[in-house]
Amino acid sequence: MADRRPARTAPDTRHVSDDALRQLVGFNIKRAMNVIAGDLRTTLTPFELRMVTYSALTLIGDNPSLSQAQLAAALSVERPNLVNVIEELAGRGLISRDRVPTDRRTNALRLTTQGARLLAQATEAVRAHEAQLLDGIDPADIATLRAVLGRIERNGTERI
Amino acid sequence: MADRRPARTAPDTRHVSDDALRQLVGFNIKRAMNVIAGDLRTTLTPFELRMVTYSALTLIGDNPSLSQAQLAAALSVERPNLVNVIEELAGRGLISRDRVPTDRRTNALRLTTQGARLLAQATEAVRAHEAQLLDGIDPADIATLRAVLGRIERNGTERI
DNA sequence: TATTGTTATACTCTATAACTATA
DNA sequence: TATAGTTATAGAGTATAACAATA
Repeated sequence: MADRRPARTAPDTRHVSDDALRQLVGFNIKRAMNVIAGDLRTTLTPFELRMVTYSALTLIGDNPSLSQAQLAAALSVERPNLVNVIEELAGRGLISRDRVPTDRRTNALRLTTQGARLLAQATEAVRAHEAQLLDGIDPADIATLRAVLGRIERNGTERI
Repeated sequence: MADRRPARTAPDTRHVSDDALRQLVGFNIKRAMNVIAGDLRTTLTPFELRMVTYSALTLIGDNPSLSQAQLAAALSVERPNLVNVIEELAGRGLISRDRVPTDRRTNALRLTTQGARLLAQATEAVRAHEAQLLDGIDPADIATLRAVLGRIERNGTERI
């Protein structure tokens, strides 16, 4: 009779319970966020944008002549972390960065025509990506999701 | 009449609109996650735990003799990133890490008595922290939140 | 030939201190 | 004295390649 040896070792597929972690709403939010961030990265790659550069473009588009300090506050990031982001977007010709005559410390950030066009294209892709993630979910439940997330944000004690 | 010069420059408090970003569910989830992560960090600091060490302890407690590879999969992190986490928890005497006789490649991870006690204390604090974040929210809406987050997670295409 | 745990490495994100120029 | 933008730096978190031991 022939040898019957396991030619290889199967990966350990025994079921692992994460029920205790799943009881925590924060854990479920983190897992959903991981999935969203991964998908969004893929969605933005063709535009050579990251989450932070896309968010910055959106805020600059909505608030022309925004300063970097204002943008940092709106994005909840520290000012130094924004310098390279701004440098990247300006270097690609997507935003202009003009010194303000009345306060020569500050930069007025604005979308260029090219930046506005790229933002419009990226936004269309992001909206489509969101629609896919939310596919099959009752719009009323999505409204509830928004309301609950907003309430959690306000209930938090950390300055973010 | 006295000089009236602005002694200092007030920070730029002009209102910045983030309405466009707020339309994206992903952005709202990210903001809520930032608040939760910040609060959770504060909650876990007295126990000298981080989110990943707390999650690891919880999973080990629920799945005694878990291997590092299984734990990494359950936490959605790569195996190399778990080595220092395990080293930290074992070094503090919170978990044991025993070679398995039937497969001497793998480690069987278990909570020590001390680890189980710390986990119980930390879990109590985390639950209280969650209750504060969810204060005033209709339990039915929280159930909807869980359901929608789970659906988003399953709708995602990225391997997480 | 494949898996476990590990080492080394690198890249991103984020936070703080301190500098300059401006106010 | 304080703010805007910047530089330098450090710490997390995360990802890949490759190794020795083991299956």
